[in-house]
Amino acid sequence: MRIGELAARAGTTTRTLRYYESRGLLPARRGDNGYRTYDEEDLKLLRQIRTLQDFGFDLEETRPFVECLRAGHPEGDSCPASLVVYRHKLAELDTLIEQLTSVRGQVAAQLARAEAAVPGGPEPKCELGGHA
Amino acid sequence: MRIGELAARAGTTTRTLRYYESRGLLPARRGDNGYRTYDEEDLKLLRQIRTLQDFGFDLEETRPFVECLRAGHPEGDSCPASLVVYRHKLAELDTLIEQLTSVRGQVAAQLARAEAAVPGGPEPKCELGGHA
DNA sequence: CCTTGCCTTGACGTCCGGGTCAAGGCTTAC
DNA sequence: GTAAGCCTTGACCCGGACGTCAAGGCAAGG
Repeated sequence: MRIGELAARAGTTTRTLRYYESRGLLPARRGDNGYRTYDEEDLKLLRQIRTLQDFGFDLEETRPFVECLRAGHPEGDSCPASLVVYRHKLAELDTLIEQLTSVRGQVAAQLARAEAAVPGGPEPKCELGGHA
Repeated sequence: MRIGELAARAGTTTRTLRYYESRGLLPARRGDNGYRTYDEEDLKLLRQIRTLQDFGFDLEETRPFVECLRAGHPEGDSCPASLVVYRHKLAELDTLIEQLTSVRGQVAAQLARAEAAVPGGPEPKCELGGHA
């Protein structure tokens, strides 16, 4: 399988695959003509990367999962190093969600306070002051 | 007041102030020597920007607040345009928090599943299989 | 006068995950 | 043979909010 086919089958682009290779994440064998050659295993690795990326993992954070699969384990998270990343990500998410929730509350409070002063409220039912 | 002092009093850097000026957000008057000159009002505007930035607002999103203050209003959010930004930010935060919470759940589920297979669990009390 | 420290502009670097050419080689089908 | 469609590398572009020089002007103190 060449780069275009792999990209298509994984729903990504050739540029992305070359980028992964440049990061040492998904190296490719080369054919006699210099073309990159991939197999089904690479597709599996790539899908693992993409899944984690969709979850918001950094590229670097997907590395343990890929190496785990490459080491012959059935799943990318069959290795302790992957679990460490999972836990780290969970903690990161918790912190982030907490912060965002806090900010959300503060912004909501500011909005409520400001709306009391400026009648340009949520809905244009401005028939309290002027009757026309 | 010159740029260094303003930066120090607002807890930011001169580079940041020049950047804001380049964006047209916080223009400065100039003294005879070409030095930027600021007053207490600018400090107020700057603090407004910084507060919103800390909340995660884009620079552009702070513009209505700054213009509101510059128009003579007591607060940066005393204008309808600012309220629009508040509401937009709230919606954005809600969406984001929702997504992150969903991801958090999925990651937690993956972790739980993987931990069942790999005994390298949260704490090293591995005295279930081997007794030594 | 000299040093130190603040100021000026301009320009390039950073981080991240790629997108978008450009110029040329290979392959495949007709 | 030739055109289309794949592949190669290299190099620059994106956004956001600045950081980090570089090279030089200006001000204040001794």
